[in-house]
Order: sequence, then structure tokens, then C-alpha cells
Amino acid sequence: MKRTKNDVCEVSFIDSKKVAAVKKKLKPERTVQGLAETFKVLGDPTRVKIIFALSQQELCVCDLASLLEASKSAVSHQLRVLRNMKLVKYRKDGKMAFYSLDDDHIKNLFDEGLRHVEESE
Amino acid sequence: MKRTKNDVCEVSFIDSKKVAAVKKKLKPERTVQGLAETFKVLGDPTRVKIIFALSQQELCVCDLASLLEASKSAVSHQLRVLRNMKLVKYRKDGKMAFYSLDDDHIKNLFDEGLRHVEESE
DNA sequence: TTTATATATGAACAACTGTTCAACTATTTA
DNA sequence: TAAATAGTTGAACAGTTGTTCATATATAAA
Repeated sequence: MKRTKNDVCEVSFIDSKKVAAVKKKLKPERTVQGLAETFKVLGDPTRVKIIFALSQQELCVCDLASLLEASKSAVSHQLRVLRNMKLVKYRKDGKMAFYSLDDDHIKNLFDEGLRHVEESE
Repeated sequence: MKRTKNDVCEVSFIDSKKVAAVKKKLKPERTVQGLAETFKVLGDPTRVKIIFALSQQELCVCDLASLLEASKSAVSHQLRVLRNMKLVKYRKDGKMAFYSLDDDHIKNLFDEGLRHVEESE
């Protein structure tokens, strides 16, 4: 079995009481993954802009692309990500697709983040 | 000049009034980048676990590694990311480094996210 | 029906991310 | 002093991400 000097702690710990106490409170893996995924979706400048824009106004893909100075394709790809995460919804009107935020569910989180960033500037 | 059928909208828009109205409200690039970066840091399961653990208790690298069942190296790398973003701080005691959350600044944001995820389960 | 337009999408690609591994520093203990 | 331990770090690697490009679909207009 290969052992480096570095792996001592991988199977041990310093303070078993502390570790056990925190371990008991740890959220289930599913919750951790969900939380990370939620934050990750918000962790891209293009998506941040899209969400902010849609929090102001319902907009079509073309207007979003113009607004963000991005290609329609790039915007469309990102809208799909946001759609999959149920953060935005859309209505079709003729050949246009008007996107809006799916609900206020994420708006609070987004605003909380915005407050933090604007505070620390 | 190369033009595809697809690039019409890249320099145009559908509803100039809407676009202009939203454009006026758009946050400055710096804010958008900061917001995205903040969310991105929270958008990783390992870092989510670290932040949650440290919100319960001050912990050393070794205990964190044991708790998360990750290598010390992996934890240390992530702690550096969190340190750079000023999300965690540490005190040295002998050869140990005890980490804790830098302030409650991010705690609210984290809890807001947690509430969302736990609500939708 | 033909043409133009709004959007969606798969493939390809470069850039980025998180982990591991090995090596290093600093501190403690024998 | 030498050995062990806690932590840090750079390089390498695989996996992921976001964009572009080309193409496809659907609707509207000519």
C-alpha cells in the first residue's frame, strides 16, 4: 500500500468531539448539491445580467442579446440553463419568445447577493 | 465581410424602448462581475460544506478534511479560495490553523440559499 | 410558395475548475 | 538533532463550462 507522509490526517482527525458535533448538523448530500447548483447557476456574468434584466421587464431573446451585447445563440443557450433550473419561463407569441422570471423564489436570493456586493464597494 | 443569416439581431433589437429602459437600470460591469464571482465561490459542494461547517464551529484543516472526507490538500486549496474572497479567516496556533468565517456578511446569503433549497425539496 | 426572421440546438473548441500528487515550510516531539 | 505532523503550494490531469459556428425549426411576410 502506498503511503505518503501527507496522508496521516486523511483517516484521522484532531478533535473527534468537534468533528462529531458538526457532523451531526451537516446537511444531507442532496441539500448540499442543490445549494451548490443553485449558487453555481447564478455564478456567471451573462446569467446574472439576464436575471437582472428579466427582473425589470419581460424580454425576447433578441432584445436580451442586444441589451447584453451577446450573440442570440449564447443568450439562448444560457436561457435553456435557466429554464432547466426553473428560474425563467417563457411565452411564445408568433415567432418570438418572451422570457420572464419563473417566480420570485430566486429574486430574494439575487437581491441579497446584490446587496452584499454593493455594500462592499 | 462574413455574414450568416443568424447575425441580424446581433446589431439590432426588437423593441428599442424596452431595451433602452432596461439598459438604463443595468448594474455597472464591476457590480455584475462581483456578484457573479460571489455566487460562483458558493457554487461548489466542497466549499458549501466548508462554509456550513465553519458556521457551526471554528475548525482546523485536518478536522475539516476528516469531516468532509476530503484530502487535506483539497481542503487547503479551497480554503485559499475562500480566504482570497475574504469569506474565511484563520488563526495560527502552533502548527495548526484554525479557520472560521470572516464575518456574517456571507452567512445571510448562504442561509437565504439554504432556505430556498430546503423549501423546494 | 418562397424568403426572411426569431429562436433553438448539437458539435467543437478554448478556457477554467477542482482534485491529486509530490514536494516544501514550519512547528513540535522524541 | 532527527523524525513526525499540520498545513501550503505548484504542476498536471480530467472534467466542466461558455462561446461560436453551422444548421434546423417554426412562424410571418411577400
